[in-house]
Amino acid sequence: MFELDIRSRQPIYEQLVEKMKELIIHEVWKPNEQLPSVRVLAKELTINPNTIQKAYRELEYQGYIYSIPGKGNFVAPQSKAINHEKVEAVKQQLLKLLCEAFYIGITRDDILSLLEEAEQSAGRGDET
Amino acid sequence: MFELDIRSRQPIYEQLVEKMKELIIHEVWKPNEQLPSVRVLAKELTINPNTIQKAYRELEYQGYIYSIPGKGNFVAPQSKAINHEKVEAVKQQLLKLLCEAFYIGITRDDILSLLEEAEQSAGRGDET
DNA sequence: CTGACTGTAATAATAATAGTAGTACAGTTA
DNA sequence: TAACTGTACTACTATTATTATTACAGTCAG
Repeated sequence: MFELDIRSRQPIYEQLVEKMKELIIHEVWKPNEQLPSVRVLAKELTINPNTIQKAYRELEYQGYIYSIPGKGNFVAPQSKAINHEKVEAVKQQLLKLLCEAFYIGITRDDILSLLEEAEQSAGRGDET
Repeated sequence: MFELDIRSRQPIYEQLVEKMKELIIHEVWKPNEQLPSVRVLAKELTINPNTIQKAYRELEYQGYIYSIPGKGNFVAPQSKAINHEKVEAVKQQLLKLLCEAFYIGITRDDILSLLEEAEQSAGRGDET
């Protein structure tokens, strides 16, 4: 399920956060679904449980999951991920990246295509 | 000119790369303009010349500047920054970010506004 | 040519961070 | 009770970022 690049200069826990975020955004992992336990996933990926936990804490901080001690970690309903600061941060990131895109010659039409693609693949269920 | 956050977990040289890239993209630094020398900038920012050099090497690798040993570092003409791999990489980043944007409730119209803003500010000397 | 710039390279030492290993404690559930 | 779950903490190692220092070579104005 996860292909981690140990040799990458990007820390393992950051790679985990990115890939899990994708699974959540694309609703491969549905709201309130239970995530693999830190110990099970650590064993499966042959990495340390602490590293998984670090990724889970980061995902919780960003509003993508919530945890119930003793029970497990669960995908947060989308509403939890929506917070004004985060929205502004993503907008700013987006603006930067769009400027860069124009600079290196990506056209407005290219971007509109990507927009279509994103709109179709992103979780579109507007449930709770 | 640069406000560096030493306390940030983001390495100084990465912060430099980001900020300089912005200056180049927004044509505050024009093509073929000479960048500050590694020693002068290091003294100005009270950091080590090696750290500046690392940032310059990264910018050169990404095609945003070129260097002439003995003379200095210079802003690359835009054509140098355009390389197929980079274009694809930025497109992929953009797609990911757009998906995330939709997920957290940013609307299509919001994004179209950002697109306008980017189109106007990229390469026209506007500030961020 | 000299002197004062420029970039580049390399080494060594330090500081900060990522990752592992192990242990312990508490809540949940069958 | 037993076997899960999350969380917290300490200690150790490996990696990386950053600094400090030195050295060498190209450029250019005097």
